[in-house]
Amino acid sequence: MGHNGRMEHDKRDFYGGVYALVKRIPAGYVTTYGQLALALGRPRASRIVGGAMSRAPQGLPCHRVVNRLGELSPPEVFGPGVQKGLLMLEGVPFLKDGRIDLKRCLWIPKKEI
DNA sequence: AGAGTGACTCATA
DNA sequence: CTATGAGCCACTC
Repeated sequence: MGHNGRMEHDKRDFYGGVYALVKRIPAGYVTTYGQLALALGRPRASRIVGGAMSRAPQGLPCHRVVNRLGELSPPEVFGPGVQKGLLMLEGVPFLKDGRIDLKRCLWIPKKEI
């Protein structure tokens, strides 16, 4: 198991923990960088979660991770309008100002250890 | 090995 | 309400 490359399921790897949680976010819900960090026992590592997202393997629902104000990622990340389009297709509620209505769709990951 | 990085968050103005 | 500054810390190279 021990190798020099990246491991998908190494619990000592914070990024790996982030990816495992992101996989569980249900369609129609979103979570925040801070909530993921908190669930992994690193309440001040929200910025690190952002780093994990920017290097995430394909196939993860990274568009369901937003900041604590319900604001989406910069347009260059998914392409202009792409993230919002995906979330709207999944039924995520938006406010008039374009932010996500987190009161109605925030998914809080179960705390890990 | 260690300085640099950043899809964040919080405090402050 | 918006804007800006500082702290944060796992990962990258």
